[in-house]
Amino acid sequence: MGRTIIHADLDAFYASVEQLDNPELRGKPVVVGGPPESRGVVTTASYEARKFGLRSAMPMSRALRLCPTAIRVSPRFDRYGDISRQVMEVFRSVTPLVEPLSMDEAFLDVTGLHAPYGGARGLGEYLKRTVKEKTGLTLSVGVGINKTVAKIATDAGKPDGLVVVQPGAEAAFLALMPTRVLWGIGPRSEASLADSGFRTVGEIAQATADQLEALFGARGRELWEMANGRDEREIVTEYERKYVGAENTFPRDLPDGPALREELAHLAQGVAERLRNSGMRSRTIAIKLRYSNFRTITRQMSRPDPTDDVQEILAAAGTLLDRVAEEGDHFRLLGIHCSKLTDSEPKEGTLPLFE
DNA sequence: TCTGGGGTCCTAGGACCC
DNA sequence: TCTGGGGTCCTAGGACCC
Repeated sequence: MGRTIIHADLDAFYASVEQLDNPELRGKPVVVGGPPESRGVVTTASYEARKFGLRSAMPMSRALRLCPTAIRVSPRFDRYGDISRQVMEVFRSVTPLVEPLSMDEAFLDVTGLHAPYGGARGLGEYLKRTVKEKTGLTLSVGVGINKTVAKIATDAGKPDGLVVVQPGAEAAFLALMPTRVLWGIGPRSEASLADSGFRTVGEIAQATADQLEALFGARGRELWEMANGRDEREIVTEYERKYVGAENTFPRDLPDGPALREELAHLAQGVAERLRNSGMRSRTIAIKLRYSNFRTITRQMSRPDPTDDVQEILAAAGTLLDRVAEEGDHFRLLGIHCSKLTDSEPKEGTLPLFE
């Protein structure tokens, strides 16, 4: 059964919101992210800033050196969250089958729904127009027979794009794209694929599934399917959170001592609060440490019973830190992560053993 | 040039049980 | 004296996504 999947993504979301809220920023290179002196990185660069080579995840110090006229703004996540909710509402006004991927991005399954809009393209135009009217932001939209094709279509049209890949046109659409466009192919996998002679999606598609499997295991076969424009993944509207974490990179490296322990307590406080707010408890507590030389380690311990208590989380994290911290070590990052999550409400029909 | 913070998923080795 | 095989849980690290 043929599906129609839409992928929609707001253009340079955080930076666009800042330009929307502050007219003085419009038409100028804007970067959202932490200050360079606190080792901030670029979270989002406006399209004007991208002309200078500024990109997400770039160290802010480097970004401002590349583009000294860029205006840096600290992120305002609450504001982005408000707008995100408005945009997701627009999506849900079309179909309940909406899968948000992040604040600015979602998949929609619109199979059989687009006729009243004058087809898939008409529906894409409707979404773009409605989001623009309600929020003032531009949306890029991709349409295809599955998630892989729809997402790559969105990226191909950015910014303010609308790309519809007709059923049957997948192979031609994907053939010349670099392997990097496929979901799950980052710098490492791209290099490793290139080592095996695969530089474009078309080159993967033309190999055999067995070849890919021999080189990259089960992942290789999936890759081959995606490269051939096949992807059966459904839209997932609800999912269980598996992990709650908080971490902080310090403006300057810290040795183990009162300041680091205070930071640990602060992180425990934040994580415990978020666990309680989402009605979850955790059975596995982990710490993450990054040394001055950027080497990163994690240490975790599991408890017999789940907890959302600050003191218990802090005690576990403190024990883990005691075990690894050595005289002379300096750390640039510290984090606490909680996993093995369960609902804190007892299941209906079960009674507490003791009262 | 000097590298964020929130996550997800996968792999691999070892302990332990039957 | 030598040593199976399946299953599950735990731990550590790493790639990747936005």
